[in-house]
Amino acid sequence: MVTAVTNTEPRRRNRRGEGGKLREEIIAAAVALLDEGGDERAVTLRSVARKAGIAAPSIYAHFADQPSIMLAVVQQEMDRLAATLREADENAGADPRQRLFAVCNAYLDVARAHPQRYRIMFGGLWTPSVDDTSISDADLESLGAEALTVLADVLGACVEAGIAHGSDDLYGDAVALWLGLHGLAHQRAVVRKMPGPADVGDRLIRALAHLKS
Amino acid sequence: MVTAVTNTEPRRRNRRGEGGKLREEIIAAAVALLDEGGDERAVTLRSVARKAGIAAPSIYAHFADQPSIMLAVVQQEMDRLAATLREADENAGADPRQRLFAVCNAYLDVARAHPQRYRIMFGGLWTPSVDDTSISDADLESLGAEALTVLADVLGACVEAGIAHGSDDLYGDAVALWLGLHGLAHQRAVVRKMPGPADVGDRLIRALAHLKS
DNA sequence: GGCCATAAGCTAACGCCCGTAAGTCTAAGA
DNA sequence: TCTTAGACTTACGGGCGTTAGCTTATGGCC
Repeated sequence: MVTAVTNTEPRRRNRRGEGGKLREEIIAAAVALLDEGGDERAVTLRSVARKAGIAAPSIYAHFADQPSIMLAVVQQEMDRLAATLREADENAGADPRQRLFAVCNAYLDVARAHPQRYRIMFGGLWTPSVDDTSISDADLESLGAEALTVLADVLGACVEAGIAHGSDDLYGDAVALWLGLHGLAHQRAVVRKMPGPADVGDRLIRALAHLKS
Repeated sequence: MVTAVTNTEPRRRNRRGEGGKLREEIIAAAVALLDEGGDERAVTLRSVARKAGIAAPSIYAHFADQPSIMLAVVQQEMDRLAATLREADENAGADPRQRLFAVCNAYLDVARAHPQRYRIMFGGLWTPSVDDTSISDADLESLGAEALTVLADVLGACVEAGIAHGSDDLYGDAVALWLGLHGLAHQRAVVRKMPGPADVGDRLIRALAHLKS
């Protein structure tokens, strides 16, 4: 893979007061490196700088260190994920069952569309380095919460509509459903060829949502 | 963390014909590095050599490169996993329900006991490097098969005993069950604090095995 | 229109660790 | 005693994160 940046024009410096734009460009560069198929080790401080067309030390004006870049990427992608799920929910109409499948399949689609991004969102190698940096535990714990809420909502709707067996703990059921989706999404993101039937996603959803059908 | 090896005696050279023993020592050193809590990036060719008390180039007599060491670790741990699951099954008595929970909980326990090992077994960063090395695709695809068989067996026993709703595709159901367990195990291996209730494992098992209870 | 303070970003360099190649030593055992 | 398996030493080149200090374009102001 050729990493060569064919920037004839090296890069236009941002205007005064717009220096913050570089922050977004850095994040975009990191995401681009992930999407190019390399794993997260390809996202070094220097490689990000090269991709963004800037000098490596220029990153320090916007990020304390490399793990901080990763955190920013993860936060952005988590927001995108939650937004995608909400959108899928809203476009699915009123039928709870269709809403459930729409949201769950949207989750799986997000993971499939950008495996490397998904990988670092849930269990990237940057998390251990948190000890050494200024990333707080609170930053991490709040990360998946929003997406989980969407899942809990549609699950609740299914129970309320009587198409799923409810339990005493809806949130716990939502977590279980999410873990199932995550297991599938992660394995797909990591492995060339998945074992098992093609409809394993639907099986997981039906079983973990306790659908009565 | 002090990585210092307090080897006063540097290391006794293996006897003639026993040079292969070093291979196992290298694997053990790699596993030890993982268990020390660092992530897999701590397992470099040089760090493994230090841990094993040998010079770095001495590894080349036994492994083509660093990913090959990782593959050997993964293969060993996969074998251990399958053996553990089989043992749990055999010690669980005849009741299919108890066998199911014994095997599934054994799986989760293995992951919890050695999170970093689990992490590289399913989705470690060494897999992409496979392109560059002599590791074949067949090596990778056969990896989890044995453990999955145990799972399919106990699931089949549950269906046969009438305590679980069977489907047309037992293998597919086993994969789905495994994916659920994997989602939980992986997330636990990766994150400091899991969301959700403590019995989320049991919920997953009951739902994905389609237990009638 | 020209000045100049400063935001925005650069160059150079340090030290570290890595993978790996080339050649060398040394003790086991026939 | 001598062969050779089982290691070791040395060294090269490269990427990394990070620090220190420098350059340059921008845009308000006279």
